Amino acid sequence: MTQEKTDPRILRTRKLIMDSFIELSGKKEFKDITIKDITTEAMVNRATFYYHFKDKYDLLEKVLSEVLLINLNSDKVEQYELNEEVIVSIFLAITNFQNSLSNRCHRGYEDTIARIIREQLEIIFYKMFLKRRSIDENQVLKRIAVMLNWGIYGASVEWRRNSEVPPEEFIKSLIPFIMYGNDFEPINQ
Amino acid sequence: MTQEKTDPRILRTRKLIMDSFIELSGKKEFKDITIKDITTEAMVNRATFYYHFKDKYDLLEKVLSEVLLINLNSDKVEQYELNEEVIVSIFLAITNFQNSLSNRCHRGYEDTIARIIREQLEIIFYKMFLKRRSIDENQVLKRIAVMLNWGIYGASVEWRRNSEVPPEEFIKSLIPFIMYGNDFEPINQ
DNA sequence: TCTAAGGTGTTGTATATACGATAAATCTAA
DNA sequence: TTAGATTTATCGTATATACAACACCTTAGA
Repeated sequence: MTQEKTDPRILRTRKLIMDSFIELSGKKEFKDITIKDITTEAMVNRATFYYHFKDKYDLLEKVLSEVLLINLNSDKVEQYELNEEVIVSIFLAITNFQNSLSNRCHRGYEDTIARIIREQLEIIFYKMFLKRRSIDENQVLKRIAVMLNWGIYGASVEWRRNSEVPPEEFIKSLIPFIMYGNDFEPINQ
Repeated sequence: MTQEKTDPRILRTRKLIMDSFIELSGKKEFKDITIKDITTEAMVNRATFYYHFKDKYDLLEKVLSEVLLINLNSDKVEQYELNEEVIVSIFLAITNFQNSLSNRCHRGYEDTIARIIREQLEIIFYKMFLKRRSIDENQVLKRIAVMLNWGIYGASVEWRRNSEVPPEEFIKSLIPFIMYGNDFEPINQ
């Protein structure tokens, strides 16, 4: 849409910093990573870090958002309606994302991560709703998006707690409710 | 020695440009690579290229010098005397270097490449001579370094022309002459 | 308790890079 | 040959980054 192209130096530097952070996260606990560690790895001055990010937590948020968006393949998602296929792929993206994070020692920041995931989901759902619905329903659409993101995220928590079933199957069993509410017909297969 | 530390931005940008050039050299002929190609790949502005390099040929020279120096493991070489082991490793570096280049489609620039290799060898040999000899012999040492670099390079050309023997064996057969001149004793083994 | 060491966030200034404009050179097709 | 299109190389100006210095905070150890 309004694409005010940003200075390539900014894109390059942000990528350097974010990639370095992801790299370091694989080796150290989050709390043990210093700004100096990150900027050294990124071959960037320490002061430059603060030009782009408020602090370490700000960086964490942005990295998570970005990684999640990439997992969700956002370009394509924006074109889609909220149908069964899309819901499944979103659910898979979340579970994959959390699996990859759990290997990266972000222990102690689950709450932050959860919040960020839900925020992203809310944005995505809201955009999708706007595709099919009138802008007049704005307020209601927002609320539904909120409810849905909490619901989907909760489903992923439940799946992780008790994952005897592959995530595809897990989410598919919930789709009738998501699509048609309480008044659904049971699906066969 | 005098290490006037250079701006990290310069190091970073040069590396980006050089790496991109090497990358592109694997896909295209040298003559078909434009400055725009290089800078686009390097995510750097075209004008920035001219801040660091006079033109494409200047870049070629510097890339070749650098790659060769890395192949030669220059830090270590500088500490060494010019003994059999070092001569062998230098010869292997040259042949490896040329093999890697021939896969990279630098056809038509063999002469340039040859000249650069010889220049680098001359510098290395001269430094080594200075380790053992008096500075008074300066002029003579330079001449010997020149002769030696042409000789070694010529040997590598000969080896490539007729490589029925592994390069180690090839160069080892020449070492007696290099070390002791025409008046050498034949080596056994 | 004090002290030293190391991390955080901020600021002012110097410098490297981005960008658009330009003219000249080189190439291609008509 | 001419005309149009690329590519090259250079310039001035705006901006992002490097760097050193700073105050503040935490932590460890004497």
